[in-house]
Amino acid sequence: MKKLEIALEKAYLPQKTEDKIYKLWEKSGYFNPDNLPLPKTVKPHSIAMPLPNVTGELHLGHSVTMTIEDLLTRFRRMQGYRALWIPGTDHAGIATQVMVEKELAKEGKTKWDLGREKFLKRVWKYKEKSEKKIISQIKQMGASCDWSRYHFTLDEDLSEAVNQAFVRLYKDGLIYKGERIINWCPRCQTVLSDLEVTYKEEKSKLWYIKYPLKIQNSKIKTIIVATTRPETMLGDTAVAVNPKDKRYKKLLNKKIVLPLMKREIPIIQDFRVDPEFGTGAVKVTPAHDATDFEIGQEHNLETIQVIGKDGKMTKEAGEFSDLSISKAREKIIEELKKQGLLEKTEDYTHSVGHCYRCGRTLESLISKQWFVKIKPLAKKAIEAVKKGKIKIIPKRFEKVYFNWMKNIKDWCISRQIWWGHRLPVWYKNKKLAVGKKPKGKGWIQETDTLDTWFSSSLWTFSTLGWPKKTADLSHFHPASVMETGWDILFFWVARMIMMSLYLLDEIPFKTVYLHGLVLDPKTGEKMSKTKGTGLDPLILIDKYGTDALRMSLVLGTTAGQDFRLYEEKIAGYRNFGNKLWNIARYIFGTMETHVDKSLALLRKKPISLADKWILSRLNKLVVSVTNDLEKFRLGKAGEDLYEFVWHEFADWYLEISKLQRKSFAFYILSSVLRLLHPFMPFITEEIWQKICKVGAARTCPALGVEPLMIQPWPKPVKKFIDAKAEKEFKTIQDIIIGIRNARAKHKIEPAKFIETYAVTKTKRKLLDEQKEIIERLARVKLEIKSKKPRVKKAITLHINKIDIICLL
RNA sequence: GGGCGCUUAGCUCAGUUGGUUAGAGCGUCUCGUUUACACCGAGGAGGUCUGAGGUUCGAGUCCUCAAGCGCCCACCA
Repeated sequence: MKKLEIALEKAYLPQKTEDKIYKLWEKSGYFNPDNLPLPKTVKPHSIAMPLPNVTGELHLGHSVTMTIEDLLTRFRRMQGYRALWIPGTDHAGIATQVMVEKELAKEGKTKWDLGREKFLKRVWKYKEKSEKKIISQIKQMGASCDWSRYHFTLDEDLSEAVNQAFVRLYKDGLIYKGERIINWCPRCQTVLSDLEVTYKEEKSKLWYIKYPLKIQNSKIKTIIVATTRPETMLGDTAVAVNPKDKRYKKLLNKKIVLPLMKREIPIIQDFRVDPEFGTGAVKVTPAHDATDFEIGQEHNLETIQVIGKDGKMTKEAGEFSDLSISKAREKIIEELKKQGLLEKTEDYTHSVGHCYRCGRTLESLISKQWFVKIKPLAKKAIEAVKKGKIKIIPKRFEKVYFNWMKNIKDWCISRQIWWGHRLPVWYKNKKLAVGKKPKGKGWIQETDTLDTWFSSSLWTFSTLGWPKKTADLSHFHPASVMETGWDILFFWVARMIMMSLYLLDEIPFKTVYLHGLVLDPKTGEKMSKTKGTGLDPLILIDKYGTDALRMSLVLGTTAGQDFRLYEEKIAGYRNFGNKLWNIARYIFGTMETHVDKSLALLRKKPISLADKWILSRLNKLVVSVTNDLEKFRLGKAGEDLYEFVWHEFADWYLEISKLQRKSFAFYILSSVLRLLHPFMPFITEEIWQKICKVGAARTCPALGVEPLMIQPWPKPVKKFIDAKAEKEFKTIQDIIIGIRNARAKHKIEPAKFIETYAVTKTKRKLLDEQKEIIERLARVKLEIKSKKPRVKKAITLHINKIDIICLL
């Protein structure tokens, strides 16, 4: 018997393997579908990578994304599709700018010290460094994406796409500049869209303030309003009550003298006022509250801005100007108390908006900004999902999607930051031009940049060359799958759908797969760098290997469902990798050499029951894994593979194979390697490469010597699916376990157990079958006696587990 | 205020369209160093599937109600 001469380390060492393997893949060129050995007519399968921020370190959220998308890409590639996965990074406007500003702060500088141009140079430098890092980290995850198609959102071609999109929207009247109440971050010095506001519950107070009437009578001297923001009272221009509220009927059209400011303001009626809340009378501050702004518009109220963009009180605040908001609040309360105008104070919890990038409390103020009129875009986007052109997995998120789309409000797309796509808008005196810089002198470009998510929303087609009509665009658009965490369904997915439908009149992708978020194992909270929760994928990779991490992120999880990730789980899959490694090690060390011989055995008779069983199990597995992957039941597919490899292939079949002259172990292994490859690309490829090296694979023309990553996905052989053999084998497993227990616990000899086995079981259906097996077992006993001594030793030690089956 | 999710073994979680005796990993207990693997092998214990009602021949799965926990959305003065 010729043995395979492949020496493997006793344990699989991912640290020594992964980097080498990734380089091998890159060298092969197969990440680029154009290099795949496929006819041009083959169906494409494409997927767009959710853009990691160019500033970011790889975190577990990225790991999940990379794992799932790589899994899908590798699966489709092996199935013979032109699989394209486009990588990219996002300039992440505010986030990046914040990072660089922090760096500057350490040097005691601000961006204003540098000025726009120098600051941007500095950000680009920062970007280059971070970009390299994040790319290498993505590679560490094993991502088989096409780096030749890599894009950065500020690349020239993508910027061109952004401009084109802007111009089209503007010309169609869907982009406008308007004055609105917006969310302002005093730290980042920019406006934020509604989506970029994170609300947090905060304990605060509800202050009841007396507003004196101008003309007081003996009964009524004041009207009391309740507020959480007493400092905004300086900008009040009315007090409003609900029209149905009878309590205030008499006071209508009366004037109030606003305390501290001594300004006369009216009492008005508005349906937006909730008579149940507070006193039923509301102070109206059109400059600092969205509802108040609306009320102000309808009642032609004056708008007085008392809080500035710097987060301090403005000149309008009179004696309180230049104070910080909290200081002003303190002073105002004090003053009101002095004047006897503070009725009472109650504890109150309400949610306060914070900047999603820097965490600072936001201010509502009036500002002129650019908006996208979104309703018309949303209408089409709703239809696309409703008609099933786009499918969202899990389905329940479709409801969330519809709900958001129906209530969508205009999208504020301008930002007062420097890092980003500058709006293609030009000013000269009072003239305005949109698009390219007009000829002639004196045109100045808008200083605002676009919301980072504006460029992301074009991603699926801008990376394929749009607005040019490229081959890639016609080939790969729409993408097959969009995969991302559910947390950016609105930020990104919804907007891509709207933009693609509007600009291309085509859906951007057919399926949206939303994965759950990884939670901190201890607290069960969302991972947060600032809180120090969650695990660091880079450390985990170093410790357990990428394959183990990938498995832990897919197995035992479901679409859309958040999960805690424990280190022990990853260790478990590290062990599984090692198991697979040792399966290969064992096979290489003991089996007859060539795959083709193993395959040839399939035609020879007789093959043992164990052989029939494992072949049946394998072929069923091929069917179910393929089906599960196609239906996005990724966890299920992985779990079945794990179960098969460890508890059927290794625990039973390989044990049995030790006593069989011929075995299909090699054949099973080569199938398993391919099935597992999308889940554990590194270790499977490494084992495959070892096989190739000794030429074992070369002897099989069907397999060739190409890397495992483009080996054909296994196809089920229906004639090997053998329900009878499986049933029979299961019965024997059952008997063997019974024999063991009988010996260990009740000291019953195997022969005696076999005799009584059928009686102890109550299921009648199995009886005939069992009888037959038992008869055969009796014969087996004789054969065992005549075995070679070497085998006998094994038999004794394994308490008859193996031999019975292989001889049947 | 509207919506969603979760509750299954000690822990973390699977459980497609309702269908044999509800699964896995880790942990735990017993035994074991044998031609791969102690990152191992063999075996065991452990669940009235949150509660109550309903539909059904049959419910972890479908319906109604309730409880606890978590999340999302909203112009919560």
